[in-house]
Amino acid sequence: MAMRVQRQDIIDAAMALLDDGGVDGLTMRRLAAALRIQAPSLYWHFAGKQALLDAMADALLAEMVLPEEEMPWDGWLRAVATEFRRALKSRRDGARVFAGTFPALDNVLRISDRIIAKLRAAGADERLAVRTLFTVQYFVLGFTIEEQAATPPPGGHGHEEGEGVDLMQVAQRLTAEQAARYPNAAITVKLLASDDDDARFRFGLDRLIDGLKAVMPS
Amino acid sequence: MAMRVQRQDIIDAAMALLDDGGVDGLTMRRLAAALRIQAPSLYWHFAGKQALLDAMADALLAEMVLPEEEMPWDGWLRAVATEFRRALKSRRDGARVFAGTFPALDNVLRISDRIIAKLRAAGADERLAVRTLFTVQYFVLGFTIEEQAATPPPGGHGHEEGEGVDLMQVAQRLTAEQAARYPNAAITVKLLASDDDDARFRFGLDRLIDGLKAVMPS
DNA sequence: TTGACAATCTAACGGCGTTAGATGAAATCT
DNA sequence: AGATTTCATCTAACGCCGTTAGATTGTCAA
Repeated sequence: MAMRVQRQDIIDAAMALLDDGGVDGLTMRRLAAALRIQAPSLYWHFAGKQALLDAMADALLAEMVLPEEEMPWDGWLRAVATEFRRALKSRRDGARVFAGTFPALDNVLRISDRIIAKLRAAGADERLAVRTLFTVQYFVLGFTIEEQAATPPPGGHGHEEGEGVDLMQVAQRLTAEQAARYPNAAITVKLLASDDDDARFRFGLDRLIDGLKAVMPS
Repeated sequence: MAMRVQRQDIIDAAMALLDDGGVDGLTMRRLAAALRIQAPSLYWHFAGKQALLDAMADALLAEMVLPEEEMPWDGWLRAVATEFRRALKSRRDGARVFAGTFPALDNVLRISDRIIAKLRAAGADERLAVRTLFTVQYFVLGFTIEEQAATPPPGGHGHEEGEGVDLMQVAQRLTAEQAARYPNAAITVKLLASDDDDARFRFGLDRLIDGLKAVMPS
C-alpha cells in the first residue's frame, strides 16, 4: 500500500544514489529498487534516463543562493561562480552530471537570467554579457569535473577505492624514463596533488575576472 | 589469413568509428567488427575500454603542433590553447573523450612539459606555472565539450539527426511562460546560437590570458 | 620437430536502457 | 452506487553492452 512515488521522490532518491556509487553506479534498476518499485515504472515519470539526468542537473542548481544585488558586478560574478562550484560539488560527480545536459529547465534559466541582467546593468551589451557568462561557466565546469575526478587525499572518510584517479598513485607510476624525459610534467603531477583546490580555483577565477574587467564598459 | 591487428590499427579504427557514431556509438563489438575480428580479441591489446579511450585521448594530442619557441609566453600560450582546441575538435566528441581520461601517457606528458618549461622560463615559479596550465586547460576543455555537444547549424554536410543539442530548437521550445519570466535567458539562447564559435573562444581565452599577464613576473 | 608465444576464436555471464501490454488503485463522472 | 477515466505500477522480454574463461590457431625460434 506504500505511497505512490512522485517525480520529486525519484529525483531525491537518484541524488542519494549518486552520492554512493557515482554517476556510473546510478542505473534505472538500482534507482527503482531504492524506491521499492520496478524499473519500467520510472518511465511513467521520465521519458528516459537523460530526462532524469536533466532534472537532476536542474536540481543541483536549485541549491544555489545568489549574492545580494548591491555588490559591484565583478565581486558578484565571483560569488556566483564560487556558489556554482559549491552546488556542483554538493553531490558526487555533480559536475559530470551537469556537463552532460543542456537543460532549458527552470533553475538554469532563472540563474542565467539573473547573471545576464546583472552584467547588462553593469553596462555590457548582449553579446558581451553572454560571452562572459559562458566563459566563466566553462572554467568552473571544467575545473570541477577534474576536481571531482581526483580521489581526495586519504582524509575522505570512506572512499571505497572505487573509481576516481589517485594523483599520488599516478605520480608514482610514472616510469623513471618518463620522469627523466619530462621532468616538468613529473613535477606538475606531484605539485597538483599537494596544491589546495580552493586556492587553485580562486586563482583561475580571479585571473578570468581580472581579464573581464578590462573589457567591461563601467 | 588477413594481417593481424596491431595496437595502432585498433586506435585508428576507433578514431574512425568515433567520427561516425560519436563516443556513444563506439562499442567494443562494433570496433571489433570494423577490424574483422571478434570483440574479446581486443582485450589482448587493451586491458579494457578505458585503456583504449586513454590511448585515443593521447592520440588526439599527437596531432598537436606547438608554436615556435621564440614567441613571448602569452602569445605562445594562446597559440597552444588554440591548437589544443583544434586537436580536440579534429574528431567527433574529441573533447568528451579527452575529458574522461587522466592519462599519464607520452603525448600528454610531452606537451605539459613544454608548457611548464615555457612558463618557468618566463619567470613563473612552479605553482604559478602549474595553475596557469590547468586554468587554461579547464577553459578550453569546457568550451570545446559544449561546442561539440551542440549540433552545428545546418551546414554540416550530413549530421544524421543523431545526438547533440540543436540550439535553435531549444530556443523555440522555450514555453512562452518561460520566455516571459526569464527574458534575458531567452535572449541568451538565441544569441548563443548565432554567435561565432571561434570569436567566442578567442574572447574567453584572451580575457584569461590578460588576467594571467597581470600576475606573471616578467 | 618441438615448443613457445602472439593473436585470435567460441561461448557465456551479468548487467544495462528501454518497450509492450496487462493490471490494479484511486479519483471522477453519471 | 456503479461506470469510466486517469494515474501508477506490474511482468515479460528485446537487444544491446563490457568483460571473462578457456580452447584454438598461426608463426617463428631452438
